[in-house]
Amino acid sequence: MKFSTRGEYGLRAMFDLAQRYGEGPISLKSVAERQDISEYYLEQLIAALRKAGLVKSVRGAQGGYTLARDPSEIKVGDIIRVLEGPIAPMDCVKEEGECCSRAESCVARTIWEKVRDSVSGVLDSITLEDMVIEANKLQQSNSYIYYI
Amino acid sequence: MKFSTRGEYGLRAMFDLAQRYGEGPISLKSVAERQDISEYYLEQLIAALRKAGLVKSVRGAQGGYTLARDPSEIKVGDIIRVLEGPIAPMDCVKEEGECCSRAESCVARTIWEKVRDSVSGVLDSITLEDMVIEANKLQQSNSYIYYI
DNA sequence: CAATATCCGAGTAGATTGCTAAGATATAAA
DNA sequence: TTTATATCTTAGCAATCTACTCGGATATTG
Repeated sequence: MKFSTRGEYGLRAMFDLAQRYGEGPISLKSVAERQDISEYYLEQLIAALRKAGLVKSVRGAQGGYTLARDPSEIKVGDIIRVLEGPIAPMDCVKEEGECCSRAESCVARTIWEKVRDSVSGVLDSITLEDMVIEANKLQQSNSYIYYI
Repeated sequence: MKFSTRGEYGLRAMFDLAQRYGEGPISLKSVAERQDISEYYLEQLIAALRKAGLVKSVRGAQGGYTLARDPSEIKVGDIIRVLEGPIAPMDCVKEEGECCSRAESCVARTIWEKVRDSVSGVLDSITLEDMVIEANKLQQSNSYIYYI
């Protein structure tokens, strides 16, 4: 029951772009360095995010990536679904549809549905803006601790 | 973000034992047949469940497995943790402990913690007894539909 | 002793994960 | 126009995991 590094790295990269939203295109190289992720690997992840319409790219020198929408309009769930596939602890309860044969009479299925909905609920209740605000709070309280 | 067949099959097998709780030892072969699972594979899963103290075994002819406790005292989460490992969408938020270096200042981490807690909450709120009751209800309502 | 089960360890094909690498294409700055 | 900087695209690959399969040892009943 784990997410892979795709979700982890992808979310960190999107968070990085959110922190710099409005500053023009951010190069993937700089994101990769700050977040300590392989640039080559991150290329694949950002390609998926671009195709899904979550980021825009600018090619060429001084190019890079920007969020396609305001950070308040990108949910963590949007990012995870692109990089990890549909949120579902079992194939039989994929959000899109698709059922197994036992379907109706399967008690286990109702459990997986509850798990799915609770995970979706969490991930769709948090936006990139929320994360940026949270990070700023954390940094403030850290400075407070260290400098008084 | 998926459970493997270990969790799926294991839960179905435990549910099968719960439905027959009090009838003496149930052979793995019969469980495997009813639940349409490879017996050899199920052997590995039940071995883990036995070592974790969730089922008891009786060796020899007429032997088999029984739940180690009343179905009302076995949570779905207990089973899943044995077969799938600690409930955690990322390694850094394993229920036991263990952190990454960024720990405190990691905003993503708080998200994974929320996901973990919500999944744990769902799985620990459902017992095998609940599943058996639910299954009986389902069967009743199905007969009602078909035979009136 | 024979039949029936659990126990235990090893092996294995196929898929997935987490990269790495090479080269094509586009753009800004010199 | 050239050069440097980036994105874009595809392919490959070692290590690990998944979902079994198999062989045989051990224990119990009749």
